[in-house]
Amino acid sequence: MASRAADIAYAEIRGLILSGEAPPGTRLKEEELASRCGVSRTPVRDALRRLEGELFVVRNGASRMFVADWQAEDLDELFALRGMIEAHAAARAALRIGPEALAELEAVNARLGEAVAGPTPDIATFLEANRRFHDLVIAAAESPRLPAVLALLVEQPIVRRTAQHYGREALERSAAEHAELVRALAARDPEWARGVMTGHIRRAYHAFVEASRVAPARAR
Amino acid sequence: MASRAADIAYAEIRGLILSGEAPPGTRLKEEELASRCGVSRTPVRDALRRLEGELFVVRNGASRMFVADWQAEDLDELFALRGMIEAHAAARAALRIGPEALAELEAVNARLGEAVAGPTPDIATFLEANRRFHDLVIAAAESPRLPAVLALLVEQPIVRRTAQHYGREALERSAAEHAELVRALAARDPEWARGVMTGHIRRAYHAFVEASRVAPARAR
DNA sequence: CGCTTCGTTCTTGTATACAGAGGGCAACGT
DNA sequence: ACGTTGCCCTCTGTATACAAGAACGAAGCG
Repeated sequence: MASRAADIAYAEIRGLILSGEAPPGTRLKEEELASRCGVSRTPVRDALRRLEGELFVVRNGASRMFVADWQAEDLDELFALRGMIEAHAAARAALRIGPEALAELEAVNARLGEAVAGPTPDIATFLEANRRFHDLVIAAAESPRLPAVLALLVEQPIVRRTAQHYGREALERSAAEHAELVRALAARDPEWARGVMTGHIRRAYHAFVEASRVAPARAR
Repeated sequence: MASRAADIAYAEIRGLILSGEAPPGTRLKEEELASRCGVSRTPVRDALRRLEGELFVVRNGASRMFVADWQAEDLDELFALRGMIEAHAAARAALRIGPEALAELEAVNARLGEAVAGPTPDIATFLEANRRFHDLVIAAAESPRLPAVLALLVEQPIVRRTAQHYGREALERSAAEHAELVRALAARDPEWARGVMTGHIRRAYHAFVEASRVAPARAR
């Protein structure tokens, strides 16, 4: 752990943004956040710098901080970049992954499969297992830049909204795609892995577009 | 300008790293840097957070900061990622660039061409114009994530070492490739632009490998 | 002679105090 | 009535003081 108070502040502010409690455009005042987290302004500033680097917050010319408006962004572009990078990671992982990592991937995906198997899918468990699965693939790619790059590209609110609009068959298909990716990795076939991941992200994109169409983003 | 002292510290420390004065693995002590920059520890900490986000510095488990060792990284991977993203940016720019941006690209590349035309190429001007050229392409792509993503991927020391090992014909070829990219953008042909940029980065990769072979990285 | 353990010291994390800059509001002039 | 200008106030940037944690060294024990 890097520190104590700074991490508390980071987690707290990040939570505020991801939970939607601080919607895009919200003004973030250091003192306010400091008192909310029960720490001083110094660790809050630290946290804001990190969040700024991750594009969770943006600063007005006069260095005033606001919650970034990711909804205004070009989602097609965001998914295209993410698909490209994650597909690359999958291809790279196919050439480097070891048996223990493969076993963990299978275990995580089994958990994911159980979460979506019942009559009422457990979305929270799905999201957690999904995140873990993708993180494991990234780790297996063994490229120190990849985690940092993807951190800029994967917006958890988008993943969440996408998953919440998945029907059970879509959730199961997601699990099946993960399973196929595991097979591709086990076969050490980079192009197979790349193809599966590309389709996986692309499907998520269309699911998100569908979700946005049904429930327009923050209708005004 | 975001601030005064924090930017001074950021530029100073970044300069230390990029100039090679602080080689990879160098321990970075806050107080030391503070006195060196003539500022307090607070803006130095700010600068270090930013540099950490950009992977210029890494922290030991106990949060001690060191200059990141980019030489130890998989350069093939670094160039592959950069090529993929910049090619994507070029393709996207082809669909969005306006006449004034095109004109500026031509002007910058003309400056670059002049810098490498003489009997003794002006590497400094080449590097500056090259950087500006690529930045303009990124800006023309109009994707808010791209600059941040590429900041993680483009290591100036690598660009510098690559350019310094370019012969004059290679420098001129670089200018020619830029010119072809401008043509592709003017034609609004994304795949042409993508192809040119892919080859451009790929050639830079091989030039860097060649440079590393001739002058092994910091021979011990 | 080597390993472990304790203490000192150096460095970073945190809090607070102060100053400067920018924005908002009001009042005045046109 | 609207624009402009000036003042005030809030917020951020910076500096400094203090505390806590970790690494290094020394000394004692096996």
